[in-house]
Amino acid sequence: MAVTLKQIAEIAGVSRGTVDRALHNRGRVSPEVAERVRQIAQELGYQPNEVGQALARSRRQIKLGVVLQSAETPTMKIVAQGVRQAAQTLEKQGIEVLFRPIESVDAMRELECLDELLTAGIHGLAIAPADDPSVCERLGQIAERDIPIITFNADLPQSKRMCFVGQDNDRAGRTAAGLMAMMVPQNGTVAAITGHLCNDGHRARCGSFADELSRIAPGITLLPVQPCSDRDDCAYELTCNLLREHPGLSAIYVAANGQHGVCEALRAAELDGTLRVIAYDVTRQNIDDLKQGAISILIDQKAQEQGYRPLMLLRDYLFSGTLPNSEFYYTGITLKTRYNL
Amino acid sequence: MAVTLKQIAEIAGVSRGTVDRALHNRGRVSPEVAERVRQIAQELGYQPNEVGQALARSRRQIKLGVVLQSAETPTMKIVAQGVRQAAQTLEKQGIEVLFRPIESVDAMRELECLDELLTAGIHGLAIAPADDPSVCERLGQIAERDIPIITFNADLPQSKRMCFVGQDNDRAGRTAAGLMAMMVPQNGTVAAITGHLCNDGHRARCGSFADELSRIAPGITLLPVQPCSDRDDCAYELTCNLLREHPGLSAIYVAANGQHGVCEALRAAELDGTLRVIAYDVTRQNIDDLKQGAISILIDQKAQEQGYRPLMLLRDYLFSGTLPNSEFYYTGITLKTRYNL
DNA sequence: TTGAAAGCGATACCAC
DNA sequence: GTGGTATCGCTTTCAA
Repeated sequence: MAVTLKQIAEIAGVSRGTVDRALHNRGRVSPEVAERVRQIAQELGYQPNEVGQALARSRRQIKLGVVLQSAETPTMKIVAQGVRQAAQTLEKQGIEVLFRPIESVDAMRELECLDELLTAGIHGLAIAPADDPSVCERLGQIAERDIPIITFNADLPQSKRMCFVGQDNDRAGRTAAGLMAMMVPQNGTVAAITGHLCNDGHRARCGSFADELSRIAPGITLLPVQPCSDRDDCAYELTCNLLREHPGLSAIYVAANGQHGVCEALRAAELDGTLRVIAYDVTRQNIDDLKQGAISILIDQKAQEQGYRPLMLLRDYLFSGTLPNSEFYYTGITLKTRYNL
Repeated sequence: MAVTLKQIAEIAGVSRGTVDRALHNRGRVSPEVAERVRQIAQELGYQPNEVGQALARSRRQIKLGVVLQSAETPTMKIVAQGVRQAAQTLEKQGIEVLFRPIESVDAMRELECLDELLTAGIHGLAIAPADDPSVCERLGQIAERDIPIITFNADLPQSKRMCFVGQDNDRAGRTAAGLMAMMVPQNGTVAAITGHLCNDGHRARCGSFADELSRIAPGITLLPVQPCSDRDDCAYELTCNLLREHPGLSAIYVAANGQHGVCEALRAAELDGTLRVIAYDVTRQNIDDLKQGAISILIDQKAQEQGYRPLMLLRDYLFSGTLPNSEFYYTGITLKTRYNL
């Protein structure tokens, strides 16, 4: 069995409480004793037993708040599942999770929720925020109060958050470009449809895609990126126009929502399965379109983990003072075809 | 806070010990009391606190054995990492893991290890076994002794093991075929190189690949599968011959080891990056070849999880009597390009 | 500055 | 059949 606090205490000739305080720098230990205890712990290779820790801490009632915007969208529903799963795990560890899903993008509503959570006395906050200065500012104020904040799914770099959990959109875009280059003839033509030109994430996915594609496959023609406002009907129109104006089109890159509109347009033209489509996120609808062959490859952002991880990171920070390794905690980029869903 | 044993005990007017026995069917409880306790637990939605359980169980000193063949190969080294990671986690829960890595495929040595572990008094066994009747038979005997066995990485369906943890080779092969069909022109030619024609896993990966490819892309010509004995030098020769005899070759599917030999042959012919190569497993060497562009896509079998999961399943079975959901626990099929490693 | 002791939730052993 | 109690490893009062 591994080394325990008790053993160290016996060897050092002090009590377990003292060892605990010494090893965790809780103060109220004379420097000499602290040093000796640390020395012994070091030699014995003491590793705190996480199970014991968790059990003991389960008395200390701590609360975490979660705010999630656009909760009605397919991807965010998956993110929310991750939040709930984390909440369940944490509840067993004596941590209460206050979850506030918000419909659509609504900065006002977010501010309200933040106030509620603060009043409820949360010790940490995870938020998938709207890109709005008022939210950013409020988060700054909360951080000043020594309440750790983690943004997820969407970032707010200016907000003094501890870290961001989400996809590396730049890499995701490059990954898409790499796949395109493998699937499309060296002199082919590719179209790109995005959600909003002003959305940071969407821009990153398109910019890096274009950049990488021109670098590794200069022979391929990339048509100008067109925004569809994340709407299927708009994406449908855009796709119809593309097919008309570029009969030799080889593939379409869909950087945000609107995928299904693209698929429908391809079906109408009986080109589904012939034209390659790369899109994002493993949602119900996308799975269907993937299975039916309209989408070739999905790039997944591990939405569930985006909901799960922030809460775990907050716990680790509040319990052990462990900071995330980096300011950016990127969830992996996974590729799905109809065969490996 | 969640419901605890103590609360149930108070409501039922019995002791915690009794509640514990009733809920876990440990016997020594009158049927009426047991029923009443279960009723209350049900109503309150009692969920045992896993942390508490883990701590309490950490006294019961239980031992798990792990045998791993071909431990010197790159993939198995990763599997071994998973084993060690699991061992570390389990040690904190009071479970001792006896790990026996074995070089190459050696049924005799495996039998020896099994005897050692049995003598040491293991309560459960995880094994990546040689496909050998003597091993299979011995496992049968061990299973008779009520020691649960889980095979991983390679299966031995006849051995009375509780379940198998590993890749679904059939699906993996079809996944490869799906990717091939996207990357190769509809009238292209594809070669397939495997390890051993008699190896179950290799056969499955090739058979399903051929099957699926002919189904979804009947225009593609698949050359006869050639075995390279998992050797790079042999794969090199085979590839050189292929390139000579089939100048129009579009892609090579490498179902087992020998990938690097293929890559070297392509480099020699200055065709790396032009011909598509689909291969298996994220190993050091494969990562290099992927980054350099010789390999287009790697199909990964989550080797680490294959080492990790069996031990966790054994723990769950021994502690809670939880059986794996299915006889087959397939680790996911993940796709890696140079962009999403 | 230190130690003793009371938990956290579940389990297991030993009396009765 | 049952209840009482010690215990797992750690944290956290509360006294001293």
